[in-house]
Amino acid sequence: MTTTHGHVPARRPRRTDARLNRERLIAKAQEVFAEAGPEASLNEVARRAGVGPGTLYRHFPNRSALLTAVLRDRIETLCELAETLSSSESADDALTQWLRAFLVHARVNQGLGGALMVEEPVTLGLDCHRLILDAAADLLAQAQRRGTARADLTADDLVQLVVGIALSTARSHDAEQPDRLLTLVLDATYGTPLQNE
Amino acid sequence: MTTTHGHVPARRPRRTDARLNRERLIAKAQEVFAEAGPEASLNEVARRAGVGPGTLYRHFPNRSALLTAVLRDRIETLCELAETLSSSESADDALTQWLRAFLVHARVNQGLGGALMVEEPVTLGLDCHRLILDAAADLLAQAQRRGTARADLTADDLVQLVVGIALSTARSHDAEQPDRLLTLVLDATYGTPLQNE
DNA sequence: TAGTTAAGCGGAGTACCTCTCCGTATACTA
DNA sequence: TAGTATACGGAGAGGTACTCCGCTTAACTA
Repeated sequence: MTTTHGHVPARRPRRTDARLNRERLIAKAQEVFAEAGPEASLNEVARRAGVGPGTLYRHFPNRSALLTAVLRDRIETLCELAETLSSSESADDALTQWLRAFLVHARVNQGLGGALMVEEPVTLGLDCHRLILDAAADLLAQAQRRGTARADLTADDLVQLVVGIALSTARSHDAEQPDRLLTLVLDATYGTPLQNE
Repeated sequence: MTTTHGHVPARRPRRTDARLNRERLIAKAQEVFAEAGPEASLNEVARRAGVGPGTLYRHFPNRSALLTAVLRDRIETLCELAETLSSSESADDALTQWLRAFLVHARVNQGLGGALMVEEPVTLGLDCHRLILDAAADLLAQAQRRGTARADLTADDLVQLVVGIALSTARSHDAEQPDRLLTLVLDATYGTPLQNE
């Protein structure tokens, strides 16, 4: 088959102009999403990156793919944070800290992260959704074994609740509200039915 | 000054065809929103109602107005429910029951109600948003005075949290999840650190 | 009942969107 | 340097929101 030496495909490396365009697209997408929210015009992204719409859609077949790319770094950071925290002293604190970080992430760019968590499972369900859920599950399990988190409580529910906070406060004027709401959720996470203390 | 007798405007009553069209539009809008969610095409609504887009937009100047009209009955019912409940035995139960009813409302038609609560304050902020908030404030205040609801806790926060549940679970496959999440929030609303029981 | 009038209607029109297709240009390889 | 796979750009199809304005018609009036 053409230029392949072994029987492993070993495709040509990506052309540098393609790589550059891809990077520019992601950078401009971040800008545009920050200004106009997750429903922003993809044409506008292409325009600002100085490429045609066709180029944008070849690199990112749909909106979700672009959103994912924009958030990729942040998601990886979040997963690393989960790993770091998972070996910390207090399992409860680890979960708490991570959920706070996740809320910040989900609220970035007018709820872009939150929007992605809701849309993606429908569109192209996996990847970041799975990564986030696994990280949460790990920390929650620890907080249930070694900490004081309620046993009835799934990672999915917890994440969904935080995503909800991100979405409903995406356009809120009260900058403190997201944190207050998360604190409330955390109060429910620990405590209620356990009467030790 | 044409046909006015007194100096109060006293405009002609609305033409019956206009009234009928309005009703048909609302009915069809409910249908369409149920099928396609709150982002559904308004052109489609007009088409199904058998009117031109111009007619739709004269009756409802923007999407929000149409959403509000569709949910109007439900909102009024919700406010009446709040009034009824507010004179019930247990203030805690009253709040709980009302929040459950509100969650159902907010989830109707793929999160239409929830979407409205987030969009509306930006677009045309008042009316149903205000009504809901007042109802919630009343019940919460009672639950704080006569019941066991935490004193630090505003109606706005509580409502926002429930709206968040509605939004994030709008496309969830798990039909029980919304209720589970609300239960969690209620656990935080009453009691956490109270060790009676 | 016929005439007058303004309320209301419809749909063409503008400007935007998403996403596809394909002829052209170009970076890499040999 | 030549050949080629890769990537580009933008026209175009089909959708959306929303506006404008000439025509229709319900409702009042005499």
